[in-house]
Amino acid sequence: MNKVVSSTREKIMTAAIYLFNTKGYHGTSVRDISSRANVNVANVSYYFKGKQGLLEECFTRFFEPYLLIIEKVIKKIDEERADRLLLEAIKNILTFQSQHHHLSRLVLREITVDSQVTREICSSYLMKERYYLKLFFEKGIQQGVFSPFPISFAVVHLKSLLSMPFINKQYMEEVWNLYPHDKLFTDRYFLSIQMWINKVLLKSNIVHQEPLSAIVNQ
Amino acid sequence: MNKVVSSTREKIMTAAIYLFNTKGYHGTSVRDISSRANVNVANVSYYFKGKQGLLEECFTRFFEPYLLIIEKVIKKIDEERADRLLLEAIKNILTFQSQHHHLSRLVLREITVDSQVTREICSSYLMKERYYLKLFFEKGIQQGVFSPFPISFAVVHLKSLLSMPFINKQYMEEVWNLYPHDKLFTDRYFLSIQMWINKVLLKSNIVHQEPLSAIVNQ
Amino acid sequence: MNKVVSSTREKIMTAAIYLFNTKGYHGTSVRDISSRANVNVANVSYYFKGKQGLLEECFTRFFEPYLLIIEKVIKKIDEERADRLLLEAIKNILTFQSQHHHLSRLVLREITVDSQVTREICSSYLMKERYYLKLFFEKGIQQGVFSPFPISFAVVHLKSLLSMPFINKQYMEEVWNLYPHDKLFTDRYFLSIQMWINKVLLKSNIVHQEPLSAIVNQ
Amino acid sequence: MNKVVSSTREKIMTAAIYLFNTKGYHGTSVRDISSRANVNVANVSYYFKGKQGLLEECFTRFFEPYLLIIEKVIKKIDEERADRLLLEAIKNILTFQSQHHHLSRLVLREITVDSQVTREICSSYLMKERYYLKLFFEKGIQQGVFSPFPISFAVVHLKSLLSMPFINKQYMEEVWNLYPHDKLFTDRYFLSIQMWINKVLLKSNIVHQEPLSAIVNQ
DNA sequence: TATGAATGAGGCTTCATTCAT
DNA sequence: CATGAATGAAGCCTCATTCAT
Repeated sequence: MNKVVSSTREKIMTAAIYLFNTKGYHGTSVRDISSRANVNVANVSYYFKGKQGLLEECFTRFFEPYLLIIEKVIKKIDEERADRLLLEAIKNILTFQSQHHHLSRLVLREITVDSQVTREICSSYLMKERYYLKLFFEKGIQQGVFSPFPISFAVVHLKSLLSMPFINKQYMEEVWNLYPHDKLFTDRYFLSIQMWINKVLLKSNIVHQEPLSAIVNQ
Repeated sequence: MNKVVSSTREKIMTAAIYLFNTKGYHGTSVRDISSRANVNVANVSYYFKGKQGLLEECFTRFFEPYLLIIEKVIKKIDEERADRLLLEAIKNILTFQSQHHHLSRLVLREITVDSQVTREICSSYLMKERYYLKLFFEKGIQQGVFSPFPISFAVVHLKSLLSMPFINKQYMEEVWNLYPHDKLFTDRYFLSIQMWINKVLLKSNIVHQEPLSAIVNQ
Repeated sequence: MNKVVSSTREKIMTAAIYLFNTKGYHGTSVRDISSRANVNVANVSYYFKGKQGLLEECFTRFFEPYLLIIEKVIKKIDEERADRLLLEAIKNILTFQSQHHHLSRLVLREITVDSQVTREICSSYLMKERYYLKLFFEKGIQQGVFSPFPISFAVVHLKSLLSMPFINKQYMEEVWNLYPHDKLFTDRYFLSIQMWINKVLLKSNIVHQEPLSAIVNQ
Repeated sequence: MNKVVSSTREKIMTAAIYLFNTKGYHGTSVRDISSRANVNVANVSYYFKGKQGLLEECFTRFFEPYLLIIEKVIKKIDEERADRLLLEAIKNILTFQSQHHHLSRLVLREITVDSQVTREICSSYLMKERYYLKLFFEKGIQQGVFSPFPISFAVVHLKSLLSMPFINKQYMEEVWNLYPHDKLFTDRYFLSIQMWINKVLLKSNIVHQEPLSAIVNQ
């Protein structure tokens, strides 16, 4: 087992993800991280070449699997109906973000600031995402599954829904008692998104898969 | 005129809003602010009792007018149809946020971190907002205008849509060439939200006010 | 008097010159300096924009007066005999270096390392010096005062003599009991240089001004 | 062959000499050295008992052969004319320093700082050197070869000439396009020193061995 | 009301070294 | 012999704030 070998590195990463998520990147000090990880401060620079390296790895750890989910679905675009694939991707993204809600919150928040790091690392990921999603909706429209909604607005709308509960986790919990890290929540939230897809995105002649009532019984 | 009197204070505030919006609260130093405002550093403490005071005023400057918009609409809830009032509120919020996009971005981002300040100041605003919105949707359901969608999910969905373009301004501009600070954008974006309301929130026997085509001509 | 105003800055500079001279630039820490100057550490960055700023000011404080001495002499080159002017310059340089022996030692040592700072700041000074000295010896040869010694070697030889006792102050004191900061030493050392000039540089038909015996009585 | 056995040790030494020469002792880190030597960091402590051990070995590697050159000449003092022996020593020192210009520059610079290490290690070497050189000049004066120049000043002058081009290698190259590591330079530089000896040190009735013209053809 | 000097705390990073492997 | 992990100390610098003016 290399568990022991990599443990320090991983302990730092875990602490960093938690603290960046909680207090923000700039609001977290390297000492905070190292002391939470029960590890010497110098190890942060040793393993990650500095605090910024930690953030960069956070981005990677989020976007790499995130894009993989989308890519997996894109590959099947010529074989299956776009709306079904879209729902599959959404389900997987919600599950991923729910299981890595600390990571998700921190990344979704940090990509929001105008820093060189953010721009350099994230822009390539986001451009890739844009490419995939655009392709995806175009295929769906070609297939006659989606109504000709402007793609940019559809994507923006979709991304709003996917990120909001996670970036605003504190709000969700304290104001609405909804727990984004809980499977119960994501299941119901999935249905809520599905309804938006059915009612707004899908052409009216496409069968609506799930009845409204499914998420009503709060 | 108190223009001269208050000018230093206002110059600081403007600089702070811009920099918090751009680099985040913790990523901005008091010296950044004072030098951007062409003002002595000590004035920040003098006028705002420290850096934190600046952030607190930012929250106030955002939430005070924001809640006013909602309150104004709430007062008319017994006289007018809920969906029309909702659209009115959305329109006004979008306009407000568009006109104060720096302030909006910074507030929407900072309420995302778990700090004592944020919690103490914002939670009361957000609880108020929750109260109003809940009341609002309940009335709408009573009126038979809204279908019995779970209110929490409706609010979350609505808030996603209202905040996403502003908190992710950089993404909107660089990836989709959409400019949230531009009236052209908010007008089209308003229609996009309206469609969601019509198709998802409204009972099906309620007349859809705007045809899909309105926002299609991208 | 602005003595009080500038005292902190000057106290730092004095401490820095002493310590750089003693332990070398890299061997001296900012805390060493600030504590020797009885001043808060942060003031170093406040007044000099960092440790490197201190070194840069050291270079300036050395080279500015040093070149002034040479320039003053150069201006008289068309009116007076080159050898007399050369002796005047040497006398003044020795006096200056003797009175600022800490500064001189540190500068003469630090220009010896290959750092970007050193190169950028000093090279312009040294090129100026080269220009003046070359001009100077050319004129002297034209005047028929200097024999046609290769100028580069003459300059190198001269600079050796001018800098050696100061950069090797410790050696001078401990090995030879010669005290470069003492006027008695520089006076005798001046005669020693003069002899080299008379015997080696001057054409043999030029009268030797000082007899050998002058520096013999050690 | 012990080539493999000692290769790590030697690789470290070579890297250290180069880096100390370039960036100074304190300006060089152990990691700089180990990475330039393509060797693990811990080996530095293993082979040299720490960074300081490296410097100490540098001093040894310089002074040991340096003093040997002088000793070799001293042994012949009763058999041959002092001026000829002096020239022999100078020639050999220049050659040695030219062939080990990295080592020479670093040592000549580091003996310039007031550190305990420097003092302890170098002072004995320098005292030995003083002893030899003093003896040497005394014999020369006895022999009636040298004029009664004060010995301390003669030694200082000589040492200036011997060290200056090497400690100021960068200056020599960039300002005067003279290359102290090149045999062409040392040959000409030797003549330049010889002229100083002939004209200044030697009694006038001693024959001047080399005419001025020898180094004129730059 | 406005300023520049000054400060102590804390920021991140690098250092030389040690140690188990 | 050689290695990579790990460490505590120290490096330099920036921070938000205060204070006398």
